[in-house]
Amino acid sequence: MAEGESAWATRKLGAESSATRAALIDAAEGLMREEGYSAVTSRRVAARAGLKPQLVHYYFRGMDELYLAVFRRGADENLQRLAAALDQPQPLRALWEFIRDPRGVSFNTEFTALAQRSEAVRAEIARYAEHFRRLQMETLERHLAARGIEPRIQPVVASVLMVSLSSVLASETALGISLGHEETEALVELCLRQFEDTGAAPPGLLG
Amino acid sequence: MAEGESAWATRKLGAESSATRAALIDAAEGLMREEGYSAVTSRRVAARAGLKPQLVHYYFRGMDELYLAVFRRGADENLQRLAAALDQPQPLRALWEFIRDPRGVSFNTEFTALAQRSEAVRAEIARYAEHFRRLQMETLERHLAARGIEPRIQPVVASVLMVSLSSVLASETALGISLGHEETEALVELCLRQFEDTGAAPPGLLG
DNA sequence: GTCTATACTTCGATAGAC
DNA sequence: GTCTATCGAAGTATAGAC
Repeated sequence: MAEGESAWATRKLGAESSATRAALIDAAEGLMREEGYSAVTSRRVAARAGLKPQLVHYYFRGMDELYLAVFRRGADENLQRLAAALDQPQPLRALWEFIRDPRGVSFNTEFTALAQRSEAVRAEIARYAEHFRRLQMETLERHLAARGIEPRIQPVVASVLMVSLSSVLASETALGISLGHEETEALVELCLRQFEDTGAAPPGLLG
Repeated sequence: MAEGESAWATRKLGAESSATRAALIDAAEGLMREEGYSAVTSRRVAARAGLKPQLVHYYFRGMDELYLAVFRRGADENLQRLAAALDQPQPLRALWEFIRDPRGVSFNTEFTALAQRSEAVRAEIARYAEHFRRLQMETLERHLAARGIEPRIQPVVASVLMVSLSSVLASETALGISLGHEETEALVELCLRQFEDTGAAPPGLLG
């Protein structure tokens, strides 16, 4: 990634290393978290950063490029934090604690919605998501193989399940919905404990 | 619901039964599905319906009221269709088939994102979501009780699990992500079949 | 390399004509 | 009860000054 942008546009852009540029990304990310992607307009981003609106178009070719910058920075950081978290004695529990973070979930939610408007954002999300899932899957596979455990469900399915649950629990909580959450978290806790002991899972889910 | 709007605003509004009003809701819903909520502006809604932009403000006090109208109509319809689907010999499978529908998922995704901007929308989503979950939960409970089956996991947890999975699978598919989907759907299929036989579930998930 | 002056498009909303 | 004329604010984007 980070392909050069020197070619196609005859228009000049500000330096990638500029502090002003970083301030704009900060402001955009904050607005997106607090009010959703539609609040990320050139005027509001600039106002939050204490800058003039035109600067957004000096540092970014258009709003899409700003969205992408916010996404890449956040996703890269997430990827690093996840890798660190997974590098621990209990990777499945570490994964659960990590993806439970509501900040990460709301980040994903906003960009998923934004993907409906921007093909570039959609493609970038897909790239990162595959990367995330593959990292989780391979970590779990290594963990199981090192202990000679034959898992009852595939690691990639465990990853999909945990991500699904955390994402829905977090976004429902943000909406003020809580019916069934306590019971679901209790079950996850049970599964995690079982996994830590045997690599398997408790009686039954989904029925 | 459907409380009278005759009171607080000194401003007159168009009749709730008007065909023009319905056309505006249709247009808004279509735009929301195809391009996301931020494409639902008074001008674009009107253009899609072949009407003048000002009509939006004649039939709705503001954009929020239009969003709510779209949501209520869609959610009511979903609720009826769900109730019909659940009224079948295999309620869990019927539920899965129902919530797998990508149209319903994208509907939810857009309004969840919109809830970040509109407290009224947020509250309405919460109301309906609790209703949906309660309906699923009670249906499953009745189904199990009628057969004298003691489920290994609570019906409300089954509901949370299925909704979580379907929602993430559908939105990932829309984004172009498929890693792990096939395996996950196979597991769900296995669980459903097991449930249909015994009311229980297969070996293990999440490990 | 950094930022400003400015153009022009689209937004939501109201007052008032039929 | 239904719709139109019109306004001020906010949106993106570019050309050019420092």
